[in-house]
Amino acid sequence: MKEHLKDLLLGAIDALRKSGDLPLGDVPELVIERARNPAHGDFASNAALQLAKSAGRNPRAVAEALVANLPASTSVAAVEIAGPGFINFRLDPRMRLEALSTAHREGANYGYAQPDSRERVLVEFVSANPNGPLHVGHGRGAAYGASLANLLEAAGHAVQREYYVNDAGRQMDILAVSVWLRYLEQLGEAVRFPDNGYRGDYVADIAARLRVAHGGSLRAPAESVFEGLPPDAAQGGDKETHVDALILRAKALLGETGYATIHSAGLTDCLADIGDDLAQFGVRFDRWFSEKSLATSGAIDRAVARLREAGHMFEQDGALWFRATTFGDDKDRVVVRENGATTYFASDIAYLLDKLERGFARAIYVLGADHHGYVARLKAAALGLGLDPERVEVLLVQFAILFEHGERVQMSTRAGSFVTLRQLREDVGPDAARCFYVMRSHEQHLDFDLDLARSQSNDNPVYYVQYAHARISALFRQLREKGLDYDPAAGAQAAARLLEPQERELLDWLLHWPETLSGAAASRSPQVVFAALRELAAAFHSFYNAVPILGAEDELRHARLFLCEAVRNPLVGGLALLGASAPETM
RNA sequence: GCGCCCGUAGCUCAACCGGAUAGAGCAUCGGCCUUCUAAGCCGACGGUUGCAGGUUCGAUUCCUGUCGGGCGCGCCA
Repeated sequence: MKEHLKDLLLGAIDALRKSGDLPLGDVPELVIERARNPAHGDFASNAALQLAKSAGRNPRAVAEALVANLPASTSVAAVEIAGPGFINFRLDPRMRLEALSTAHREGANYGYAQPDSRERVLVEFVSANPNGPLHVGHGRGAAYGASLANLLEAAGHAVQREYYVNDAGRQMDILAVSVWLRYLEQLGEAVRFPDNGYRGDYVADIAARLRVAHGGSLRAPAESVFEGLPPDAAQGGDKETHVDALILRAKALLGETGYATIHSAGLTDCLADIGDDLAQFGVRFDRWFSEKSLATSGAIDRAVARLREAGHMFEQDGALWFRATTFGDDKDRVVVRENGATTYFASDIAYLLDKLERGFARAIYVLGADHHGYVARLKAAALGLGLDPERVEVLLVQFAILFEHGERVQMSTRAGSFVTLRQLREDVGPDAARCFYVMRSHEQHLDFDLDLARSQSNDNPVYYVQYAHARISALFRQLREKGLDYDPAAGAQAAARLLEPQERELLDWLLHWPETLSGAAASRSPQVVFAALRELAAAFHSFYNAVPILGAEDELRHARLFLCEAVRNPLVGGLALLGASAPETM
C-alpha cells in the first residue's frame, strides 16, 4: 500500500514537472508513514515539506499542487492537506474488507511476502564453542537468530541456517584434557585438576561414558601425567602455561589415536547436547559447519593465497599478516603464526569466502556484543578478498542479564555454576523463553525477569497474546456446544457491518500486518513482530469485551466469527515466527 | 588512552531510514464477572527524552562536547 501511494505521489511530481507549474529540484526518497493519529487518515506523507525548499514555495502550496495532480486511485477515498503541509491519505473502506478476506483466506501465512524478490541469505548464529552446555547468554543469540531467520523467510528470502562449530581450537584441547583427568580420577588415579580446566558436572559425565566405551584402555599413571609440568596458577605458576603443557603431555602419553578418541568424545557429546537443547528450543540448523574442515579441505590455504596474490599480506616477526588497516580495520591481523599454525581469523576468512562462493547474496552473522571488534575485521577481509563488504552483515546481540526476586543472577562459566539454557527453558517454558529473549531490540541490553516469565498472569505478555488465541478457540467450541451455526460465506458477505470502533481497530491491524512484517524483516527486528502481536491481542481483548459475538444476531454473528478467524491467522503465524505456540486452551 | 553500544514516566521498554499532541506494559488509585475463558476489559495518575551547545520550517532521532552505564582493544578461540 505504501508503495502504491508512493507511486501516486511520483505521478503527481511527474505531472507537475511536465507542466512546469512548479520548479521541482531533485526528488528526495519519498516516505509514506502510517498516520499515528486516526484523525490524520490512514497514511501520511511529508513530501511537500521535503520539496518546499527546492520549489521555493511554502509547503502548503506545494502540497496543494501535488494533490491537484494526484492520479486517480480506487484504493484512496480522500486526500487531505493538514498541518504545515502533510498530505494525508484516507483509504477506501473496501481496502479494509479486502484485507479481512485476504487474512481469512491465507491462513497463518497471512502477511508473508511472495517470494519474488527472493535473496539467498545465510544466517549464522549461536556458534558457541562445543565445550559445555549452552548457557542463558547463548539463548538470546539462539532465539534472536532463529526468529530472524524465520522472519527473513516470511519476507520472501531463501534462508540457510548455519552453526559454526569451533572444533579445532585450544579450548577443545582443554576440554579433552579435562575429560581425560576426570576419567583417570574415576579409575582411581590421584589427579590434580588444572585451574584452567572445565569443572562442570557434564565433564565427569562424558568421562563416565568414555569409561563404559573404552574401559581402562586410555589409562595412564598419574605420576606420568604430572611429572615435570610447569606449576599451575595455584602453585605459583601460570594457568595457561600449565594447561598447555598438560595438553602436550596427554598427546604424548595417549598417542594420536588415543588422544583423538578423547577429543572427539568431548566434542561429540557436547555437540549432541547442544543440538538436542536447541531442537527443544525450536531452533534448527540446516548445517553444522566444522571449522576443522576448513583446514582439511584446503579452504584456508586458498583464502590465504587469494589475499597474498592480491598483495594484502606481509611478513613480520616470522608471522604472516593481513594488512587489514588498508580496509579500515584499526590493526593488521596475524593469519599464520610464527609456529606455522593458522589463527582463528584465518578460519574466519576462509569461512566467509566459502559462504559467499556458495552463492549467498548476503552472509548475516549474529554475534554476541562482545564480538563487536569483529565487524571491521570481517568487512576488511571481504574487501581484501575482492568481495563487496555490503554482503557481510553483522548483527550484534547485547547481553541478557537474568533477574530473580529483583536481583541479578550471578554466573560464572568456568566454575560450572552457570544457569544453562536447558534449565531456563524447563523453568519458564519454551514459549516464554523464546519471546522474552526477542521482546527487546537485539541491540538493547535485556533484563530477563525470571519471575515474570514464570508467572501465569496478566503480567506476562506472552500469555496475554496466547490468551487471545485461546479465547478465539473457545468461541468456536462454545459455538458447537450451543448448537449455533456459523457460515463463513455469510460472514464475508456481512463484513461491511463491522463498524464498531473495536472492529475497526482489528481491521486496521490486519490491513497493516503485511507491511509490519516486511518492515520488521528489513530492520532485522523480531521484537517488532512481538509488539504487533501484543497490539493485536489487546485489540482483540477489547473487542471481545465490548461486543457480543455468539450472542449477536445471526448476520453479525457470522461477520464477527469471520473476523475472529481472520485474527487467529496472524496470531498463529506471528507466534510461529517467534518460535512460540498458539494453544487452543489455557 | 582509543573504539563500539546504550541513557526516554517510579520500573522495563516503544516511537516505523528528522515529522503533527513522545506511546505501551508493570507499579499506584478507581470501576466491570446471574451473559462467549477476569491469564480479560474500562478509566485516572505519571515526562525539561542524562546535561550543554549546534544544524533544520521541525530533533528522542543528525553533529560536537560532557557526564553516567555496558563491552572490546592477543601470534586466545
